[in-house]
Amino acid sequence: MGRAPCCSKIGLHRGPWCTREDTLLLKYIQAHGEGNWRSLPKKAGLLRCGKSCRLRWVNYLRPDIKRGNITPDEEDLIIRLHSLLGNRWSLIAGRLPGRTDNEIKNYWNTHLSKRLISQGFDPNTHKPLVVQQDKNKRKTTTTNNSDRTSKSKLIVEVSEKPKIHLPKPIRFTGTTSFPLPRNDSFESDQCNTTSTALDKPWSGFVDCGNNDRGNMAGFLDDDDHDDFVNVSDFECRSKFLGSEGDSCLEKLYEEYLQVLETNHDADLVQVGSVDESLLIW
DNA sequence: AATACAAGCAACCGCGGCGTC
DNA sequence: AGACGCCGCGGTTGCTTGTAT
Repeated sequence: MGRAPCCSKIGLHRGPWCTREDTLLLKYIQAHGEGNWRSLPKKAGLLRCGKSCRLRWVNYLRPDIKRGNITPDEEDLIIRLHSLLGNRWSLIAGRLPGRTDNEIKNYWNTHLSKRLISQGFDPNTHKPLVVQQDKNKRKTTTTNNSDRTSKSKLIVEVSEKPKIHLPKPIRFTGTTSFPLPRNDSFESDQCNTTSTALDKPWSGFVDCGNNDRGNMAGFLDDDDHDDFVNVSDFECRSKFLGSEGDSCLEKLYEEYLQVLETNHDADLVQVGSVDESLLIW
């Protein structure tokens, strides 16, 4: 299947967006809605490729984007979701209202993965790192940033694991009710987590305390979901990726939504006011 | 104050999935 | 069935800002 370039790149602007470009894009989308990214730049009077416009909108201009630091509760949720979903940032972002996949990905790479490593956990598997004595079997890894600069001081040892070829991740389509559309905003960052995932990052969704907390991170505590207890990452992912896993996770997510519903009203007031104060236009 | 280094983040790139013809 | 076009995703890059020397 051939893949045409997204657009002719001759004469198109690249790099950082200026205020004027932002305004043009914003006004066009406000008037016509998003979509048709290929033709949008021309119609909006922008010398950008459609991809660039989409990215700018999704990651910066969208009105429902929550600005400001990632809260500890959001961190907690990101870690737990990552333990379950892996690097599927868009799926993770779909569960953090107002946060973009890019933001979460960056935050993970710059903060959370390093923190997990410093606490002795493999950020990929969320399991404790194993220090092996045999140097021949040892593999040193660095963080992404460090790889780029080769100046890392964060060198860790990870256990050599047999390669497991996971089934390809499933991209959810509109026919699946599980994922929230990006624009779905249930306006809740108010989970009152009492123990962070960093305490036991390998535990994924399992060791979340009791449901009485009524927090987001604990929404998988239900006994129905013991499938995820003490299973390897591979098993966990396989369950998720398989048809059985889909329905299971869908069920879990419904419970999650119910939890959010309980805090919905209060959240709307608080988050709404914050968002309003942070709007730049 | 100047320079070097590190960290953070916005943006780009290429790939793959899906819909249409 | 295959070609094509569009869209969205994850990985990566490189610029900007902050901090240390």
